[in-house]
Amino acid sequence: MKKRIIFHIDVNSAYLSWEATWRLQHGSSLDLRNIPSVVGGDPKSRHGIILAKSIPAKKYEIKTGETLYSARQKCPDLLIVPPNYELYMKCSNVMYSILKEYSHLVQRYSIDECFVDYTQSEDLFGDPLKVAYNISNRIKKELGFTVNIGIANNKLLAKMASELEKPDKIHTLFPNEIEDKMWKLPIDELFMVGRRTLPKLKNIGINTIGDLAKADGFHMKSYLKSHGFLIWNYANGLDETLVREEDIVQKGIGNSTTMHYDVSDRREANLVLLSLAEMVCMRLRNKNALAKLISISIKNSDFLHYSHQCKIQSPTDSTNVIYKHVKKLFDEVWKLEPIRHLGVRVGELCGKEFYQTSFFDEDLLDQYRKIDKTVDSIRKRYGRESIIRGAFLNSGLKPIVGGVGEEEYQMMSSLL
DNA sequence: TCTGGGGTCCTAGGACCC
DNA sequence: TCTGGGGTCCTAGGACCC
Repeated sequence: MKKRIIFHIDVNSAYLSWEATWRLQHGSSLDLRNIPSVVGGDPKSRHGIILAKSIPAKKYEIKTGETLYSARQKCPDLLIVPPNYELYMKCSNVMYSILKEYSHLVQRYSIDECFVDYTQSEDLFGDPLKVAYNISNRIKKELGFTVNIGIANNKLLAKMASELEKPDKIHTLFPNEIEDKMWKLPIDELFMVGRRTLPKLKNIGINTIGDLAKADGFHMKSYLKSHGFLIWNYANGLDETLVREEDIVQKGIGNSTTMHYDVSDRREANLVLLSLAEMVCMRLRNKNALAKLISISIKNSDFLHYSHQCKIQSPTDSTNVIYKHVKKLFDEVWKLEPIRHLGVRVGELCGKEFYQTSFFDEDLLDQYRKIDKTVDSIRKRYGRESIIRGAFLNSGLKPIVGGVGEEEYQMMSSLL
């Protein structure tokens, strides 16, 4: 069988590069990429973390996910710009459309990462390395930002290759290069080795990817269960997963929010849950799907996190029905403490062909369906907040919270 | 005025059934 | 008076990714 050729394309400091590019194209003379700068949220509304950093900012040991407060301690002159997700979605889309010219098999792994299966395209476009340079140059010239491209025989190695040296680089990671290029890397640079697994591996003397590769696979499996076996395979460059196109079924839809202040009042918490449920249900209906599982999550002011879920008899997409369950779930677990963060999620999605009537209240459900449909179409035409629930008037709360932009494409559909 | 949001997958323990 | 074990479903929580 023919060896597969897989590309992994990764935008360098994505949010920051896109922000920099946009600003340059709109008359700014300052390139954010050349100074210590970050894209970050607003601490006033308690969203103050780093979402992306420039390479000069990285030199101050500023890390993605850390607080702006701590970043400013490290670098007082740090330039902070707010995120603009709509712009990022657009940038992601144009890059995707360029990649689609080179293969029909392109998988969007996240907003700034794609896998391309180049195997069938080789006869048409030729040498993978040359084509990768061609893609990289086109993105730079036509779109204004740089990418890293990894080339290998499977997705895992392509992804590892694209992480090797940044920015604006192309690397291969073929089987004969694994030892040289990958095994000497520290173990936490391996995909799927995170902060909890790192100490467990260090405990048994595994410090590099090579150490793990040479360890015993069965031992790893008994030590860390299926995850141990997975990362042992990864360390050895083994991965058979396929580059998948867009039609992957999504498993769940959720939205959550950190409130500007801690909420201790049940009525207020209910309103926030309603605004989240509104968004989740709109997305659900937009997908033409029904949900069987409903869950809520709470993070209190001590950052303690807990959740509660229930399964319902007949799958639904009704905002009213889902919100009723959400309220009940909340009352069942809330410990009357101040709440920092609330989330609503639905899962066990199915298509409408599986819809079963529930005997009770069929008339009421039908009414709900008509209302949802009308509200959705008004919002689609006149904007999200053109029609809102009366309860939000003068509440000081946003009537709809969350969302993932216009196009809902699948991301992170599985491990790889 | 320090700590986001959106996902997927796995596991442990309890309930329940035969 | 002894106290099985396999299977499935459900739930909560945790690990990982970007």
